[in-house]
Amino acid sequence: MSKLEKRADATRRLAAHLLKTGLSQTSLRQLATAAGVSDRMLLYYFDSKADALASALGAIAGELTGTLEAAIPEGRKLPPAEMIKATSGLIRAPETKAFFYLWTETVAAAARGEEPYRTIANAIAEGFLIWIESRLSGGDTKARRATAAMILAMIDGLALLEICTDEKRAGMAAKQMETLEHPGFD
Amino acid sequence: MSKLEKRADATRRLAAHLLKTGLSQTSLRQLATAAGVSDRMLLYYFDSKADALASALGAIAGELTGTLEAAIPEGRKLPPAEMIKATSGLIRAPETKAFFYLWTETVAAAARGEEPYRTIANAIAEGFLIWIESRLSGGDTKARRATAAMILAMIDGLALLEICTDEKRAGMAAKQMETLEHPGFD
DNA sequence: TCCAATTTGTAGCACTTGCTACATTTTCCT
DNA sequence: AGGAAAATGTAGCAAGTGCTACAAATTGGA
Repeated sequence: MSKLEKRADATRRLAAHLLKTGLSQTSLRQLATAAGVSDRMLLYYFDSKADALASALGAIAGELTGTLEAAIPEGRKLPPAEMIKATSGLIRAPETKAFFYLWTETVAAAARGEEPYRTIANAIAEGFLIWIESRLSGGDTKARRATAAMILAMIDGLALLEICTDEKRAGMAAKQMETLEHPGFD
Repeated sequence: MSKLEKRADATRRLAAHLLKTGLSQTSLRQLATAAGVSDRMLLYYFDSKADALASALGAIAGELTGTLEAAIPEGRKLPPAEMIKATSGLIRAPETKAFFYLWTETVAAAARGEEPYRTIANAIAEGFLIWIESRLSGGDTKARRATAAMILAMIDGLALLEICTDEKRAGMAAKQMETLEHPGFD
């Protein structure tokens, strides 16, 4: 295996580690153990700890993009209410729940100004917004853009609510969101 | 000054420090400097670093409660749309913006499972939910409860969106939220 | 005034952090 | 086979972490 292949391999293992444990165990030595190499070698494959984390989070973001694409293909357009239902459902789906939990932690870390989280969070958010906006039906361009931002905020908010209260309360909030009506989107 | 008074004084200084710098500079020595005492004395006034942080965050939460009470007194009832407008406005108001930013960081830290943030975040969220619910007009008890959870999620989501994109985008989302219609709340 | 309790400073411990210097082994090309 | 380059292990550094042992100073009550 070349250095690049080992880097890719380590990235995959790190991604799995992050999805399983979140961002609470991300010291260099912990990451190295998760990747199955020595800390010395981890810094041989990656420029720094931040580089390793960015690589792993990037890989996860890429995989998520694929999952989202499969869930709602580009061609399919949904009105806002259904989009809220679909996306808030993703938070609770077993196969994507870990993604969203990690995503929330990443934004959380970004809130504290830590790199590389800030950069990564920004990139993923932009990707999300484009994904939502391109699948919204009805309304004009401006309304879709604003609605996409609104829906992303709702999703993130649901994840946060689940963290600081409980799953049931977040479920109530999600259900209530589905009852909302969106004037301007016939 | 007695030990208790000094503890109270340190709490006030710590609260100011947290509001100004967020949660990124919370090592024992940094907190001690902010409180104007030695780290040795900080641990004399408080049982531990976590105790000091909990005390400061608690004080801030208490102050926020007062501010919210002043903004919308208990007697005044608002329909959901206006409540969303009022609360999302609080995020952008200069005198409460720092509160909400710190609040988001606290939930963020709670997301990583760190104490005392988890406990504090839960307490503040419950307080928030009660505050919103008790000021909602229309609908039945169950709908108000669900709507309060929804609105808290929206507010948190807006704060996160502002962190990982920009202020303008969050503003768009907030404005869009105000256009929503809430069936069941005549 | 004297003694005990409270308060405070000095110094440091044991540990974790990200990262690196250095030496050695392995690989690969000619 | 030989030599350069790549790969890897060993060991450790300097800084920072929360916290504490110990002794000195200060205070307040009798």
